[in-house]
Amino acid sequence: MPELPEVEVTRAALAPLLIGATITGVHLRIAKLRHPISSEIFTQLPGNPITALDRRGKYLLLGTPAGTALIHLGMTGHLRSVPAESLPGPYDHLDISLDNNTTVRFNDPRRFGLMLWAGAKPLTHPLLADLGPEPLTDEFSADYFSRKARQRSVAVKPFIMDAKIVVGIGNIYASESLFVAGINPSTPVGILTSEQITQLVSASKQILTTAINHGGTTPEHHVNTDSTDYFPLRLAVYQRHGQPCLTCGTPIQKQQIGQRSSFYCPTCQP
DNA sequence: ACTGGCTCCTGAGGGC
DNA sequence: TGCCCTCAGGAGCCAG
Repeated sequence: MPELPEVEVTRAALAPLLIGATITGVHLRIAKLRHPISSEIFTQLPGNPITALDRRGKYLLLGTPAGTALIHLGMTGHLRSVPAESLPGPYDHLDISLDNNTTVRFNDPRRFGLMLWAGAKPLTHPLLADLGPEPLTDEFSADYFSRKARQRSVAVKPFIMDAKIVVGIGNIYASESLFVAGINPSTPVGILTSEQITQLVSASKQILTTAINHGGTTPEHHVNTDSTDYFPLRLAVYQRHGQPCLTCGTPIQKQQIGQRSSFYCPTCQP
């Protein structure tokens, strides 16, 4: 499940292949994602060079002189470069062909992703306009967090997963950050102390940075250890319910908070 | 302005 | 062995 680190790793891997190449065609197999794929993707992109591949939150922004395409990978989406002659498989919904013998292939079994046209000013698109700061910038600070959390009664976990507060923190990293900060995920965000807020902001940045540096983290990466220098971020609580806490040995608990499974140590996160 | 609930989709995994 | 049921999850959207 791509969270911000996975999206950033995808962006960094594809940017050198894409930027400077010219789009020769867009080939669609399935148009019905979370939203229908915008028609401009087919009418505007072909013939244009790719000038940028940026990221805002978990959105990828494919920039061309004609405008920008927004790509979201949802939960099961992948964006890969494949040789032009590579045949599509199941769930390969869309191909973007380039003039450098490369095809960018969008694959998404559960179709929670999206691909939309955002024109010349993508950051004013409704899906991007109200997004909170990037978590790894100074704008996401304890001071900012405190101002946003004041008077709020919502649990801290859904709060930090709210993209209008801060982008890019999904279910995995929310649970992990709260564990590192020693905060119970159901704590009303408005009653956190300034010290807890400082620790949580710091923990989020640390976890995301570590995940990006190690190429992203999903639970399935735990079995993918064929490289000796590959050090997957060890998940402390996510999907470890019933197993002992790595710090104190107390069984990790699982609880639904805001329609999402949350994992925490009742001893370390009172 | 907030908050909580619903929804899309399909693979995985548990239970019988 | 195999079928069926439930669950998971990003985030927009809606209702209270």
